[in-house]
Amino acid sequence: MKSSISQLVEEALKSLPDLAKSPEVSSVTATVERTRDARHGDFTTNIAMRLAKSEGKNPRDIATQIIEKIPDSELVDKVELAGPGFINFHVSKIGLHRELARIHQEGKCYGHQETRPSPKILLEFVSANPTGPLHVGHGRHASYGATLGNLLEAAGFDVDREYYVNDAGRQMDILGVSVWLRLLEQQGVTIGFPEAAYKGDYIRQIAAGLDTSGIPEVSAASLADGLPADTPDGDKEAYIEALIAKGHELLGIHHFQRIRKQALDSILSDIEADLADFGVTFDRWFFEQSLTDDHLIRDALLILEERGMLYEKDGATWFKASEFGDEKDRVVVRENGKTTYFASDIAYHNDKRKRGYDYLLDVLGSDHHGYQARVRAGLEAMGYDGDCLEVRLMQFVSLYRAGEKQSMSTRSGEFVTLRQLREEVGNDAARFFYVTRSNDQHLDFDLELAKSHSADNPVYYIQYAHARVASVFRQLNEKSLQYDESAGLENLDLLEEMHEKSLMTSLSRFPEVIELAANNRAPQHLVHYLRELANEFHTYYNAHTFIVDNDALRNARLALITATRIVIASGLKIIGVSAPDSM
RNA sequence: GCGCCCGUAGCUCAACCGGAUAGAGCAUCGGCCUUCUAAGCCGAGGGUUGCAGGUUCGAGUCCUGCCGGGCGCGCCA
Repeated sequence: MKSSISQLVEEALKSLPDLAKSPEVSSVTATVERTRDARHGDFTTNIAMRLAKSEGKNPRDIATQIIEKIPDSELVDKVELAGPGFINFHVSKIGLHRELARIHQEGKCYGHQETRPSPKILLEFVSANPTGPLHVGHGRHASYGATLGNLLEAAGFDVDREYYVNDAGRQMDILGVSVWLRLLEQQGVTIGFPEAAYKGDYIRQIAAGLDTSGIPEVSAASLADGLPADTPDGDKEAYIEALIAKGHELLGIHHFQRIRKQALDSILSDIEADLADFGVTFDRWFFEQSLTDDHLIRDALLILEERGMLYEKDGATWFKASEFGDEKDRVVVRENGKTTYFASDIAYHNDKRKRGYDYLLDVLGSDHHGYQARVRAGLEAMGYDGDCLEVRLMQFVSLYRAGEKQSMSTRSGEFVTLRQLREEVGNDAARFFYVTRSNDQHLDFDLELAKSHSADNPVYYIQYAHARVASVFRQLNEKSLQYDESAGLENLDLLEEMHEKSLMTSLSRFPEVIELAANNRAPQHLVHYLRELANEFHTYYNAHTFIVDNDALRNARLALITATRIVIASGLKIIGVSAPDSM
């Protein structure tokens, strides 16, 4: 509907050659907005005020000129000049009725645009390190990423979802050691458990379920031999390094790797199941280790080398990131010959492009904010347009229990898992709550509050509107009445109540909300819209009876609430929340 | 010290390239069940948008400087 209004403005401008050449005219669509106040009509444009600046003319005069040239349309009742130079449009009943008919016709596809072939988007999110179960912070990434993916698809983008598994590097060794030491404990061999190791209970469970066939037994004496002390103020990193070396020495690389691998597999399958239960799925799980195995890091570094983007200093290999806007150059190969995590990042993003994705959208924790400049520099140095990378930073979730902030450290083991949260507040409430806030806002999650107030959670308010529509149709059945959709759509003229008009107006906004939320990567727009829509419905429900004796009016009203049900179900689906028929 | 993000009602938060009188929920107060689910509706109070300047027809939104909070600033991942 908005695009129809934009078209009217564009046509008017075409017949005003003096104005049409202004650069402002190229973005007419962007100037057409919904009004905030119903007295200003339904749509408004500030194009005249924008033109006034470049043309040096009075905005009201320009607006008058434009209004005269706006073609007649049955979608619009009147066009008027208002305030300093706004052009306001009042949508006609015909316009609203057509939109309502479209909702019935298109059903769950209403508001969804047809998929365009390009750009192909790769959306990466969660990508939590596989060193423990997901916690409540990851839940936010999961909800936001999944909803964003749905929004982008609804807006017509071709999008794939990917999880990057950090299965390489030192943290995997620490994980392996943690499991190994718990295994030894279970065999009666105890040693001071390292400060720097993973302490969660899940480590014990993995150790208990380990396939230990062929793994050498180790005595406490051989384990303790030559180990540095792990005092609170001592070097806990040195202690765990020594234990990793011990693991390699006493078990042999092969068996140590086997423990590591089993721990990784166990944690990863837990993460995958947890996310799937949460309604969050991925098209691909990409393993960091495969970058090495498939020589992708080597290839990426070769490209950089050929382009003269690398140099040697202090025994390491550096990438000239500062030539591409990063604050300093970055090491890609360490003095010890190992590539850095950043080298993996470059290779990974290069691979994303090589796999055919034009646009790379990463959802990352806010502690990764330096990452964008670095990876962008890497992409540019390899010859890509840096604008193909977009990073959305997710602010932290602070968890409160009984008013006290909880630790969220995976290593300490004192964290609340996403699974616990889901069990306490339910998937629907969790999915919904997580995307109610903008991604750049900190989120305080009070568990007690979420539990005790779960009945007041706005998600139920919206679901209730959906259930109420279903309930009305059950009542209709009990009264042995039939709903005649085509009769309803033919009699929309009978919907003359103020509540009916504003409900129709809200419904017609749905496609615009999807587009807005997708373009701004802002699921909260959809959340707020659905709340407003539910409010319109509940108000209407209280003010008027739908099952009336007059057949024509009854069918028209049922057609209206059916459309409401369709839009609510469709919106909730995007957020990943169920739309129940009864509550 | 440098960089990024945030600061809006008692609390938690919205506010679409800058737009008309800054909006919701919770909490507080007052009404509405003999009628399709009261998990609902209607109404009231509540604001110098952290502070001070600037840009312009117009600033919560953009710029500058302060104040307060978060997160970064590794040859860790």
